[in-house]
Amino acid sequence: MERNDLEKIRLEKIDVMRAEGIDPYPTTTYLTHRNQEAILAFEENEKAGNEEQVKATLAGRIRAMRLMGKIAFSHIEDGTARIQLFFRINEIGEAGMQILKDLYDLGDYIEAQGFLFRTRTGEISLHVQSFRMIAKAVTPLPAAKDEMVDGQVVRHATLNDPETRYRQRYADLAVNPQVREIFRVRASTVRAIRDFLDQMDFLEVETPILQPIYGGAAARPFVTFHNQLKQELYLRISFELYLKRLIVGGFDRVYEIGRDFRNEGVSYKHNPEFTQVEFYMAYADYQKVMEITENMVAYVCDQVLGKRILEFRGNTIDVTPPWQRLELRQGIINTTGIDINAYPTAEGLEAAMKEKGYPFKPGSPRGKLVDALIGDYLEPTLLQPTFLYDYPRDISPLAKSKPGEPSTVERFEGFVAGMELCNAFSELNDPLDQEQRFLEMGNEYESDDEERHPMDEDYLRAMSYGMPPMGGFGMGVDRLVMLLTNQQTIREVLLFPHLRKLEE
RNA sequence: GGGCGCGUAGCUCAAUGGUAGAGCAGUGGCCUUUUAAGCCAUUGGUUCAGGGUUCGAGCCCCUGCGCGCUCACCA
Repeated sequence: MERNDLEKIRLEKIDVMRAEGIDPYPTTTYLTHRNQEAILAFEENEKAGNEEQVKATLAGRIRAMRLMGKIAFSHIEDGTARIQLFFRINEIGEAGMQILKDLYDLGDYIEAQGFLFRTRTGEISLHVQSFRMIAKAVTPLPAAKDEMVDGQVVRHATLNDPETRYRQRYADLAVNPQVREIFRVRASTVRAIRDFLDQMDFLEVETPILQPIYGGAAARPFVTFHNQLKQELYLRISFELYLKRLIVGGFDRVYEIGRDFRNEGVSYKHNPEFTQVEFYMAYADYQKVMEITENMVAYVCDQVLGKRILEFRGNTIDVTPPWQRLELRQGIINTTGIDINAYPTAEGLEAAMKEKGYPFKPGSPRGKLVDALIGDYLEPTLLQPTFLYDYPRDISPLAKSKPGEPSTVERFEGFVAGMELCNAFSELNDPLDQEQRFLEMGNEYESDDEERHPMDEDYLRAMSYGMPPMGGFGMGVDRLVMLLTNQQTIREVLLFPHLRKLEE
């Protein structure tokens, strides 16, 4: 591969090392402590008043180097902490000092053996007695100078260009500790969701990602092909239909945390693949699921942040239950003045929207028009956690109708900070009604072939065996992590967000 | 897919159409013992790519590529 001048200098250093019999990439590291452990061990020893020094062999990446003639200071960093190394010619010798000067660069991994002490400025450091290269870096990290001021890392320039940060996430993570922190929060979030559901006796399961029939949402799928079976397969757009089959099978409470794939546009809140948690709970309805939802999000905040107040886009958001409950119809009346119940047909609603000057796509099904009113006018106003409930039947083919209101279903969506976070309903368990819904959806979206909800005969068969009443729930984990970390785009909470391929 | 903006040294950024610069990083030197964002010197460029206008283009025009914002799309 092509190397720039900085890299060529380092490659020459590798040649020198090999010529001198030094392996720049040895296999074994003999560290006795991770950096954080060493710092704690020193502090404990100091507190106990022991005369005896704490000996340690540490390892990490060189993030700063200050050569001062006969002494030198360096900061190294491992996954736990940054610690200072102190080199003195008395211990490492003139040859050692020369090697340090000639062969070591920022970004290299070093192993250093010595004893812990405090410098005159009070910083816990390792007084190095011997050291060696454990991995030479050829490419310099994309960061300029670092220093410690009052225990804080101060960086004078760092990798900032979003394209480079996403394409070379490894470099981004290596130089931007706040980016690493986002993904620690992400891991804690997933763990907290799992803990919460496990504590409620939900069973975690895994269902197919490659599916012969996709379903459970209205989205365009990715299509792939199994060569040996000579069969088209779809990457799942939701877990829903498989998880509900498991309820039929006798697992009363199931959940899955995994990846969904939707072949649609990208935006600050959409990525072609995203992480979803779905759960299904027999003998529960959507009211019960609302309670579980608000408790779950509050639990996650407690576990991950230790508080229930979030800052997001300058808004202060309190996720403490109970969340506001707002009937969808009323919410739309409040923000647009249109009572959707007064317009049972698409044509009627379209006329009403036209009269009020709201934009719409002519010829849309009624549900799409309602969706447009929600997305454009209602959703942005829902800053504090809000459950919007009771949706039109025709955009909810898997949800159960409200008793006595055939055109409305028991469905809610949770909104936080003006962003849709989750979607849930009392699940439709009447196989005859379900078959009818599939047929209606087929007709409704006939013009829009790719987004049509395909008939799933096997799912209907499962339901025909008898499906208990249940509540179901789905939440975008990426969006929750955005909220918890105050990130404005989904790309910041994805380790490797999708970018267009570069021409080579 | 549309609109707007951006793309200059390893990183962060400058540069009226008139010799492409700075800071940091790098390289060389100074520095005899607890800090340094140190001091002195110095290297480094296909200005995203390809065309065009012009005596002369990083800058103006066209095309392409990539990224960002935004609209569309999006349960």
